[in-house]
Amino acid sequence: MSTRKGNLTIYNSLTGKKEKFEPLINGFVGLYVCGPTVYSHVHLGNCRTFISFDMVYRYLKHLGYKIRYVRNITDAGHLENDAEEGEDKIAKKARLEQIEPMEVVQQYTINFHEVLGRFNNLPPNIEPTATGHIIEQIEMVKKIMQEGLAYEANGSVYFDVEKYNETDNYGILSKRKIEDLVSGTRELDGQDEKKSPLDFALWKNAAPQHIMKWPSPWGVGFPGWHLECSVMSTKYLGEQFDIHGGGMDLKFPHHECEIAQGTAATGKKPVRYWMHANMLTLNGKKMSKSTGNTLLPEALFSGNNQAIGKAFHPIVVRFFMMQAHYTSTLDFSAEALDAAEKGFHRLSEAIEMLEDLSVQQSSSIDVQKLIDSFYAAMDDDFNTPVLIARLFDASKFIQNVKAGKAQLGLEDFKSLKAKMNAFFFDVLGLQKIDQDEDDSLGTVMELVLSMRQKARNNQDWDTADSIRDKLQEANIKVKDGSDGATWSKN
RNA sequence: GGUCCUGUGGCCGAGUGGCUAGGCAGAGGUCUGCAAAACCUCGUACAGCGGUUCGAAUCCGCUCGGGACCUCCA
Repeated sequence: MSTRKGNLTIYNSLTGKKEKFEPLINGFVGLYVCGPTVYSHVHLGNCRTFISFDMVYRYLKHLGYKIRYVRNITDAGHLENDAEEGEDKIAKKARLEQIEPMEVVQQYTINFHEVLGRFNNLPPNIEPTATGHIIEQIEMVKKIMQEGLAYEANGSVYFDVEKYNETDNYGILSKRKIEDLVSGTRELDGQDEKKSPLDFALWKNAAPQHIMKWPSPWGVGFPGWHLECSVMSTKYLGEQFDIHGGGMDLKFPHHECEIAQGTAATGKKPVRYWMHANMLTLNGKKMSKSTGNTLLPEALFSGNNQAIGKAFHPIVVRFFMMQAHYTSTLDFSAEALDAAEKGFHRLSEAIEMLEDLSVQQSSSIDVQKLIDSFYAAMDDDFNTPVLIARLFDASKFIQNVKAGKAQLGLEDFKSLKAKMNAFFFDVLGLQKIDQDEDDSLGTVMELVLSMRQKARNNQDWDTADSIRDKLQEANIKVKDGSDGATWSKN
């Protein structure tokens, strides 16, 4: 397995190129992904990002790397906007619902974990919170101030972007020029504290009515949004680490600011490979909480929604997402999900069929080459759609072996089974959707099908067909094969 | 307005100079008592116009359409 390491290439948003992946420390990977601000339910667009990086984590794991996967929970500091009166999102929600901020945090953190669990996401190794790292954040602010790249104004501390840009490059990630940014800035109220509209808050002074605030050398306040990620990634992964992921919409300003903060505080560029997952769209427009163009996972799983109007299993949704590359936008529609659902079941059946396939002396195709193609797809910047295409090729082969039209040797059988399972379950994170959890149904069906077989043996087609029709009405589909009938629930 | 991305057959979606994925839907066939499933065959698609090239969906230019970011968003 470890021999598979070393061929992976990753599209690095920082350089705009696909690069060979070489971790800082051989065999180990530090992975940081920007988590949610837990002030409301996660929607499907949010989920796509987390599912994409779950897949990245899973493949790195499969390749044999030891990974420390850190994904934060933002439970403070995320402002409604950057203006003077900008309110913390969590605090605002707490005020509106008249509950404690930490109740808001708790409620939506639980929801977040529950939803990702249904998508079969693996938990990260560390899931730190912003409020748990206030001291570290204050320390980093001090450090940046010592470097002369931040200044205090009325109890708030701002990052001095223009000064930083004199010796460094603010805009290196988002490919923006500072002059363009300045000219494009709109007039926001209460920005007179800042030297430049581009400057962003490291620490914000809290007005008396604020409920979430902490003491600091600059007075009572709360940390700026971008700071937590810099602090927590540095704390758990080091001043420089391998991969930082997040949604495309975080590229600017969030990630740009992270680079600036990290560089200012440590003198090192914090991240070696930046990865950005693209947006999930609904009706061709980005899913977004603020515009209301969203779909909640629950609504999709239950079918209780206007946008799609049909229930889909979370694993089918995951499969659907895996059929597109993580760097492409993906549009959600009932038709596309329907197609994915059918394809998923076909692939699923082939995986099941592989369990007890009869084996011959040798194989009629080059099985090793097929397996290599799985790796080639994933090594090419986690190209899951191509991987799935190759898995379908394999599924066709499996069907042919089953039908006696192709042969599979014992050794090939073992490795194909191992790799198909590894890619389907471990890498893509898919699961069998159990159709017969109730064991008694299985026993009953065995009985019914054997009775039907008797009727068929007697050429009593009326009885045989009526059994099949009745079962169909009960949503159980009977498929007659050469070696007996099988059934499945629709 | 600025910066950037994108436009692939009925639908979804890979592919970044020649070897022209895959899924769904559709047509024909094999198998089967019939049906379903499965398998086989079939679509010469790359927004438009021009250019570079022996050769372009793939590179360049223009036009048109869609989107993202520039303010919070995965």
